[in-house]
Amino acid sequence: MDRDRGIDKYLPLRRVEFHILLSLVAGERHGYGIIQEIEARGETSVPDVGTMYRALARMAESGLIEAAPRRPAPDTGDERRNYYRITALGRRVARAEAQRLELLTQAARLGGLLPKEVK
Amino acid sequence: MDRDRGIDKYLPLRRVEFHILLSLVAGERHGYGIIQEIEARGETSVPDVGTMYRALARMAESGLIEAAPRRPAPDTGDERRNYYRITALGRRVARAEAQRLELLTQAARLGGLLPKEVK
DNA sequence: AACAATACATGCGTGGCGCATATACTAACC
DNA sequence: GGTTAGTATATGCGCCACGCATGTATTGTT
Repeated sequence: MDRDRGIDKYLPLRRVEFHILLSLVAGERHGYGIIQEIEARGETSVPDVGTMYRALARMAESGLIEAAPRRPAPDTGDERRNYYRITALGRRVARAEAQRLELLTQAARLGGLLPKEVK
Repeated sequence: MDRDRGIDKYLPLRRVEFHILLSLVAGERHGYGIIQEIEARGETSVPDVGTMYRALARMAESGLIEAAPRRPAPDTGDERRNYYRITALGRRVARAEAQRLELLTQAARLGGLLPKEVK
């Protein structure tokens, strides 16, 4: 497809990178908050803080995310926080990666690793 | 759960490792054949041969897979091929990883990265 | 006979990641 | 008000997974 030009070089995403994009599609977040969100989601292995902050810097550099002006909600917030938001490019990449994961999941289901859809 | 004891240290799996287990649940395979299967599945980024053979050695060492006696089908086959099969441990780990991926996929769907289930 | 595809192996360099540590602000508790 | 735990970011260190390149040898095709 034409609109997907260039996203291939970002795929497959690092695990922490997909976690980050997945958090940011719901709104602006700061690094520490993303980690807490991953924990809350029930992930077995949560990325290290070092991994997180370096990934944020890396992704801002490459254009998947961008620094947001402080304070997404003016009421609460620690002045130390660095907020990020997802870019249009980041959203396209995240979508492509999500499709990849869905294909993998379907393959796992066909292989009997997951129960057949019973819903 | 009690039966899942010990599998956490294998999670999350490397990408190539999940690909390998996913291929082996369908039957015995050899390294080069697994790569071809991944290509055929339509994966955008296929693991390098170096990554593949090293991963196979590593996983056989750690007990996720095991070397199979040559020739799963006695008729065809290149004498050079090294066949592997998945172990009971490998199957448990693959199942856990598949569940992890499914959760991620669901989260992506909730975030609007994937279309709502319309089937 | 020549060449492409198959099949496995390994040295090399890069980079992602966990671990540890440093710094500093916020909140809670007695 | 002083100690302690939680919040928040940053960075050096070392390991090792991975892609890349190369080597070797067999099988299949033209």
